[in-house]
Amino acid sequence: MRPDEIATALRQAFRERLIPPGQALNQDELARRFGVSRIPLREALRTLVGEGLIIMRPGLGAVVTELNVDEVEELYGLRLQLEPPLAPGIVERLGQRDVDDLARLVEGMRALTAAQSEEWSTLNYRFHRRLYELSGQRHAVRLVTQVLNLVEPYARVHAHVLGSRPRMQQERVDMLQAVRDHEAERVEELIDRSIRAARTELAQAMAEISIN
Amino acid sequence: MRPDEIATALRQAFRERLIPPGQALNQDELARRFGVSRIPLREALRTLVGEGLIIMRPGLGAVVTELNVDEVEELYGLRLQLEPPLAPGIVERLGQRDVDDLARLVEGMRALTAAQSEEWSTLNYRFHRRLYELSGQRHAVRLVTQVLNLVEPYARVHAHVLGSRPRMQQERVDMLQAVRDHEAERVEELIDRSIRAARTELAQAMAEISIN
DNA sequence: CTTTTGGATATTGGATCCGATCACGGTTCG
DNA sequence: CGAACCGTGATCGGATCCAATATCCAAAAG
Repeated sequence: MRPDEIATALRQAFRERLIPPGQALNQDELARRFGVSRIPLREALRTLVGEGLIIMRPGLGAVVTELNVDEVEELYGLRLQLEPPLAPGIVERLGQRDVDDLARLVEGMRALTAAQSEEWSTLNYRFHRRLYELSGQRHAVRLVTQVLNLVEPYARVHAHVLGSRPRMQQERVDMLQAVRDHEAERVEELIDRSIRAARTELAQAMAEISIN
Repeated sequence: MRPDEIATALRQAFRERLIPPGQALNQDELARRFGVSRIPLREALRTLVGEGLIIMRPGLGAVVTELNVDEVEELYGLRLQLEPPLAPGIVERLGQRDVDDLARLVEGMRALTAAQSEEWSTLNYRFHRRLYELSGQRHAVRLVTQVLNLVEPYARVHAHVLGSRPRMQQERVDMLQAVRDHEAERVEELIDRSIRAARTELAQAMAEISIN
């Protein structure tokens, strides 16, 4: 496995909370798990440092970035600034193939049972990534992806514990329809509303947890 | 030198065009220059990959990220989305010490001769960094810094060849005054205007060059 | 009983070495 | 004459080895 692939695998593990925020990363253990020496592993870790997903303190090793309520709110603020403006580019450069891919993802999400929360979140993440990449705005997508990767472990518990999945599912259906109709304004509006809803719910949930 | 320090030095070299966009990076040469082996150097490079400053193609080594006109415009669009909203946080958390630091930077810029274009750009960059860090929004600042580092080599030639330095200098003076007065709205407006002005000038300059 | 100090162990960071791959140049064949 | 084909050097990627440092536990001092 090459450093890029290792970084990809680690990003996924972080998003899925298989390696939760705050977790210290043992280089030997991870290297063994990926079947490589520590050199390519450390290079992968350095990439994740650049993306803000972990912090490495000299001599102390790496720790998965932990977020408090304020930081999650900050990141959702960034999502609000970055994601809605992608809408025009998306509907402009859209092809039938792309619509089909997105439709497949939404259908896959709909078909899942209530218990399959993790799978739903994974598809939901991929839906966003796929959608935004259609905008053709490399750098914006890079930044958005960094933000999404950072908040995903927290958004997951949100989608899991709270009963907000039906609403989010409906949001995705509506987004898909608006994209299909090339209605940029509406897509922009739906993305904005979706982020706002998630932000307030997640902030409330985190505040309640920190009280307990 | 540790990987973080090497990455810092390389970022600076990229910004100052000492290592220009498109330049291929020889690991042996750079490792020698920093007085280390290739291991910590490669880790530094991987961090820069995470920040989008270089791209590494397997077996082919690293190349400093090159931008075309569209990408520069995209990045200035991101600046417009990310930087003005930092204003409220800045004026809110501002201390006298911070105002003094910023004032020193602006004064240092004013005192430079017309020929000292590189020095002016360096101070201008540090002014922005310092200003934005006052906002206390870690993640927003991280993203903004990534964008600033990417466009800086292009913004430099812009500030150098075009006669826009007097206007930019005045913009910094005005910003400083607005910050001193804790006028968040005005700071936001000034940041926005400054970015817009730079964007149009730079886009024009790049378009003309590509014609020739 | 708490705190501190010493040492054993685990873990990180870096240098050297080796294999693999790519670029380049000369040669040969169609 | 041009194009494809090797061979050689340069460069990258990774594994192993070694030094430095942090962590943890036990023992001793207050």
